[in-house]
Amino acid sequence: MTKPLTILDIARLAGVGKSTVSRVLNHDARVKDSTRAKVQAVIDQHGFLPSKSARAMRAQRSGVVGVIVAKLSSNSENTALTGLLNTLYAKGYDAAIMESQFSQQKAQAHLDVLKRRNVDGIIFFGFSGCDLNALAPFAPNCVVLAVDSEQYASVSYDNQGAVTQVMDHFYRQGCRHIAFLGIDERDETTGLARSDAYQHFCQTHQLSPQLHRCEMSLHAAYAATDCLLTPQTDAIVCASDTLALGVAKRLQTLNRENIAIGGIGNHDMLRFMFPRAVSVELGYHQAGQHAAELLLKQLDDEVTTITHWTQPCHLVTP
Amino acid sequence: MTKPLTILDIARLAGVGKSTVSRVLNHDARVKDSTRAKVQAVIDQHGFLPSKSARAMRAQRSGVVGVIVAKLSSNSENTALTGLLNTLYAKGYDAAIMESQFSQQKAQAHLDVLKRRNVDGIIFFGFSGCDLNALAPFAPNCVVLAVDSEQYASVSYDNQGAVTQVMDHFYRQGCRHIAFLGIDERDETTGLARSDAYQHFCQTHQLSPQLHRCEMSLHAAYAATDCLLTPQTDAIVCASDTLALGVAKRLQTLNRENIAIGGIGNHDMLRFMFPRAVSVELGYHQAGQHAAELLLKQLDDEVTTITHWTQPCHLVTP
DNA sequence: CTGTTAGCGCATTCAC
DNA sequence: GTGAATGCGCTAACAG
Repeated sequence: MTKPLTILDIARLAGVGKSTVSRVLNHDARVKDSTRAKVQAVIDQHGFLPSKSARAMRAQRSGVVGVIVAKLSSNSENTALTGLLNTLYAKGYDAAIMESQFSQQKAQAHLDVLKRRNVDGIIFFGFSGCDLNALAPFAPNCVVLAVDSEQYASVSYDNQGAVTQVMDHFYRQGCRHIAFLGIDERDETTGLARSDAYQHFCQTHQLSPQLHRCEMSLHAAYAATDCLLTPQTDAIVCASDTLALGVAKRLQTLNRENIAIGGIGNHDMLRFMFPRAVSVELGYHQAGQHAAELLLKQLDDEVTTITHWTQPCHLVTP
Repeated sequence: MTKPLTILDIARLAGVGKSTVSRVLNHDARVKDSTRAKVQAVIDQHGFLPSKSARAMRAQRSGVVGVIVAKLSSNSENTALTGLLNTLYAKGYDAAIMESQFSQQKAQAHLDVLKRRNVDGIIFFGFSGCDLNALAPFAPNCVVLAVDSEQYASVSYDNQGAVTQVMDHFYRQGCRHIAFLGIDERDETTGLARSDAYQHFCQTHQLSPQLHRCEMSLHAAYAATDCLLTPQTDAIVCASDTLALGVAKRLQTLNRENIAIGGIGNHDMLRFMFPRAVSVELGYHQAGQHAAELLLKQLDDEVTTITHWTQPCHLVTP
């Protein structure tokens, strides 16, 4: 490990002053071309890299954005994260990723840490019952994902469109007894918004709703299936692919595989295990990218207008 | 955004010198208790947070470790990552996480970026055909995960033990026609090591091996199942749970659910979809933690001994 | 035990 | 156009 060169070393090597090197580094226009070339040559030759820490200290910015996801193991979240990271890194930012594990307390703890780290901004993946007010110290440099918010820029999924598309698909196929499995309505998006869309569809299409809620887990969905079934049931729409997997498994066990299944999230596993199931692609990857772009725009342009973006979705059929 | 306080502000507020505040911050023993209390009170009262950038600059360390995973969507990797991050953050380090997507080229590009970012160390998740020499510029501050290496500290999984445990389980249950589905043997761990263990078990137990290889995907495993089956087959062991899911699905379709299934990785989905399947818990989470601890130890103690750790595994039965 | 001093590497004045 | 000087917030060496 040879000691890294500093801007001063380069200056001496090039026979100029520190500030000239600094100007070259920062693409300052007022440097004579010949001087610039000379300095740049020395820089390239030694593979000199300006210290990020020193820059950060000088600029009072860390060049790091905090990202709080609920669970890395969640398909939706790690897909969005992938899109998000690419964008961030491309722009020279680092990301500090932490898991809230659906706990407001942990989220708060992480926000405290991130505050201490002096992150330049926050991208927060919302979850049931999260308190967005905790983001206040970072305002307006934060973007929330997967939930709506008036106070912060947000990127959300088209919950209503997703449910409507699946319902419409089944309806066109002739289903008239479409049940719905959702989650707790205190969850405003996956819970409330999606079940509302279901009920609204039923209302406008003269269907009698058959709705049940359970925990967001394979086993819960499996168990809940029985509460949903009637002899006439011809389709079941689920608020997520995880639920759909649980339900489909139960239907398989019950030998009621004639019942159509619809999910939301376009999870590989659902397609593979139950190829006849349909699902909605919510655009996780793009949503992640968009969230990052939004944040960076806020950081750079000092834009203070709060933007809200709803990611378009589309149905995926076998 | 009120301007953050500095150590000097605190010093003035507490009526002491800067260095005393610094000492309190760094838990330096030689500060009178009463003084410490006074300073601490001011710190707490104002919620003062020392600037990480300044510290990093002073210490000539960025406080960031680079983490290169293959795919965030991989269950094994994001589980290990969770363990890893907790450890890292607990010790005050940040992580810069990037995806190689199983491409040496992308990995190299990321390593270059990380080098430029002046990261203090690297944790690298190995994949088939990765070239660990690319890590040389970071030596000895790197740890590789999931692959063996002589040159770097490593944390690897007990590939042989995992296969042996599943084989042994089935053997004790009376199975004598145990087939194995693996992947390309150019993959030294999941591919070669696991199939070798299978063959070795067959040899020592007088079983005739029935081995096939395919891509690491649900569909490939599904299709490959037919190449594996004979009328006598009574169990199929797979090099991973993903493969096991594919195989189990195929067996279900073929109505040969009397054949036992064994996987490696202890994936939730396998347990749920095919409760009768057995799997081996490889200890992803702990391995991640361990890798982080190893790296931090190298960074702190300047230990130069190269450590190799094999994560213990255990069978999980219904 | 505690205050003073001197940089860490860089970007930004301000002179020339 | 360019160099010298200044200070970002913090820690370590040196005095008391």
